Amino acid sequence: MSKKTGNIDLRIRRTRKMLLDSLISLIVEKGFEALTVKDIAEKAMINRATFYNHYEDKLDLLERGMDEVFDELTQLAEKPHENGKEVLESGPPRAMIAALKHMAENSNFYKAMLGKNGVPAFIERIQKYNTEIIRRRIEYLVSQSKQKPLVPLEIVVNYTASSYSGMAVWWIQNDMPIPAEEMVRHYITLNVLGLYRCLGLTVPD
Amino acid sequence: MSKKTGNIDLRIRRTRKMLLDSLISLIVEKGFEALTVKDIAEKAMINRATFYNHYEDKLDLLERGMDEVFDELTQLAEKPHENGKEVLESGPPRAMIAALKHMAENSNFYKAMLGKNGVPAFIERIQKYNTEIIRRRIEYLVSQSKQKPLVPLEIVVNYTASSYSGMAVWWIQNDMPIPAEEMVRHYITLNVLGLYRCLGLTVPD
Amino acid sequence: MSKKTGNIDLRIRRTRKMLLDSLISLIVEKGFEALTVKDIAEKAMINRATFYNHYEDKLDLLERGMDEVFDELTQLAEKPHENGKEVLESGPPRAMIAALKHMAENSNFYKAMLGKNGVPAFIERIQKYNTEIIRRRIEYLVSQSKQKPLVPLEIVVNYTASSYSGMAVWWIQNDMPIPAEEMVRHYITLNVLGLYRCLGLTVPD
Amino acid sequence: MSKKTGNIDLRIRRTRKMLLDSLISLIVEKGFEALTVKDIAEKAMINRATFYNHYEDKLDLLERGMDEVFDELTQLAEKPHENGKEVLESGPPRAMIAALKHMAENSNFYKAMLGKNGVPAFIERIQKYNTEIIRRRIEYLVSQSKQKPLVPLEIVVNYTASSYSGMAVWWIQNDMPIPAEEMVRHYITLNVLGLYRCLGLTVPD
DNA sequence: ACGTAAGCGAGACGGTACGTCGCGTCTTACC
DNA sequence: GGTAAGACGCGACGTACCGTCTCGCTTACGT
Repeated sequence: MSKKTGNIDLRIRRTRKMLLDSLISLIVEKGFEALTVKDIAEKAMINRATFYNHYEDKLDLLERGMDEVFDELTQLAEKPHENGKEVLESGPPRAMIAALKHMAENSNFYKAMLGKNGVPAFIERIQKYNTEIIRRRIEYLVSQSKQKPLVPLEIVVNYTASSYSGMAVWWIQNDMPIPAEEMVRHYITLNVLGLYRCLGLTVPD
Repeated sequence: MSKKTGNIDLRIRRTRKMLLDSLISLIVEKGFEALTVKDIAEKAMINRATFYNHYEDKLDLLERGMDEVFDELTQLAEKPHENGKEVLESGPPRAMIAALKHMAENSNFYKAMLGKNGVPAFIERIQKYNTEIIRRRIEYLVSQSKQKPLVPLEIVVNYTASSYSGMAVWWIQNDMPIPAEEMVRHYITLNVLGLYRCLGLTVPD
Repeated sequence: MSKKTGNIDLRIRRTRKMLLDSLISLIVEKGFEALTVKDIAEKAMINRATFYNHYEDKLDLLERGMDEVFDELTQLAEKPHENGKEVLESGPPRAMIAALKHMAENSNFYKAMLGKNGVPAFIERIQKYNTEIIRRRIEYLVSQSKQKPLVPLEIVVNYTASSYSGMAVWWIQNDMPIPAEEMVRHYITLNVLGLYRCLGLTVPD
Repeated sequence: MSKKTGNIDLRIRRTRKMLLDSLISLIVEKGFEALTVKDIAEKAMINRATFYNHYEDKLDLLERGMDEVFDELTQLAEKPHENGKEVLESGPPRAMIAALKHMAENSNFYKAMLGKNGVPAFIERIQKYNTEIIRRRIEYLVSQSKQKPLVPLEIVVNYTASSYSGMAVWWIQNDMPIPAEEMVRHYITLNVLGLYRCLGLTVPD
């Protein structure tokens, strides 16, 4: 059952955990690029050579750490899977809130990864992930519509995904000034109504 | 007036130009982080020590190069500044198209800077720039409205800016599959009408 | 009597034998200094940790192996010990021949140990051994003489011993180009007659 | 004229000298094999990376140092080259004495290089050098003789060379207990008269 | 013969040195 | 004064061996 981690040597699990913790706290401290393997190993109180027994380099460690984060995220998003339709209709807001709360809990990490000293590979990955979620949502909405979309779907998807992740990034980097639920409500309002109506302007034809 | 470049030693100008050209073509080749000062100097056929006479490190060179790019961008955006009102009303589409075309002309460079091996500092900078343009536009729109916005302005600005830059990035990274003018039109459509109406759905209250 | 090996665990004896065989064949292959414990253990198909159950390091293994070789040599030299006088008079040639033949049988090993990639400790040890044999012989000869030696005994011993071992080394490293008996005869001729008479020159006073 | 060293960068010459001095004193302290490049560099107060700008590894440094020593030795041996015949007749004793004195002056170095922790490559090299000197001497002597040698020349050469170097090693390792001149006299006595006559024994036919 | 203490394989780990690479500084010589 | 050439100190890299240490498995020995 717990095949993944259960039968792995205790020492190995301990070593890897310490290295990952060390990496994250160092990313928060001074950014990923400025780090050295030596820093990570020292902070984790692990011999540098041992680091190389487990990971190729600091990027490898990061990616495996990211895998875990994404597994967590995915589980959050896919939890209420009992009823497909229900999920697609009311799911997104719930999944969005869950995702934002997950980010808030690890805000130091995300802040470090997404900012000026961040890791583009992580950014790209999270955007790709986000885009896929959104794409499925959009496709569902299209299937509900009788009209042909006014804008190519790919562009719609990209527009929606990037505005969402942009807002999430802003939210994290400004230390989550408003509750996650409110953020999502604002987002949906903007998304659904469009800019003009949100600003109280009449929409030109 | 000619203070900037006119009276600078010809050799210096030549050296700097060769270094910058070399940097850009190397970014395109293999990404900024993977570069070394040695690479840049060699490709520019400049002695490595001479590099350090002009720049602190490769990031310094990059930033000064970016300054030039942004100067160019700013000039594009601000060119038709004779008439403030006119600019704010019809300007954005024009400025957007100009900006996209500028990116298309340097698409290799932007592709390299924005992608998975890109430079977060550059991304942040371009987003900040973009956000400021958008902010001014939004503020103008708000001033035209009689109603209070339904969503905090800061969030509106961020939403609009990130969706725009997200689309621009997508456009560049997919090798500009449609004309710049069309891109901007799609963007405006989405922005003004909102997602639901673009998809042909009725907007829930 | 059977204390040495009889009551030692079979697995231990097997392990040690395989390690020693492995060491010797690797010395022949690439010289002692270039070896690693890992090499030895792998070739012996013994776990590296097990190596350390038996020996401190590769030098320790070597020395214990050398002990065996020297035991063998000593037995050869001391075999005809029934009659002291006879041994001292005619023994050396016989012992020398036996020693050379022993070296010839293990010529790969000796070649490796004595050459440019050899082990100085082994060289020193074999010379010390050799010197002792020669010393006893010289002392016997002196006791037979009525005159005082023209040269300090220590120097005579050293001269004789090093010329002997030098010739043995030469013989081994040139792949034993002539029979052992002939080698010894030449040696004795040179030793007894001196250089000049061997070359057919008159000896100056 | 002084092309070899004159026009080499002063810093380079200084660096190399310090490394070599450091190597020699460390060999004396703890033997060549036990040394590390780090040790050498630290003692020489040279950065380890700079070591690798000049030498491949510690063996490379040693060999280049040896080259210098051998150049010195060769100059000593070949100094009185005005008169060929005179050199060959009376030269050897003089050259031998010079060589021994040279060794005595660097006795720490030689002691370290020749002993139990010594460097076989150095030993072999010095023996090869020595053998060549002796070979020339023997060939000269043979040319003076009317008889055919009783022993193959190669063996004579080897016998003579190894007895000489053996004595030199003994002399150094016992801290030069007698003057160099006396050493050489004893050597020649043994060599010319042969063992038996030196011991006052009658020579069997 | 069989239970048990041992020897053993597997491999994680802390260390230390390796040889390499890139950095930023410096000096010297040239133009 | 700008540049080329390149030595140098510094520090991180990724690799290789070392010697130590658990942890189970298996196997030879002693009762």
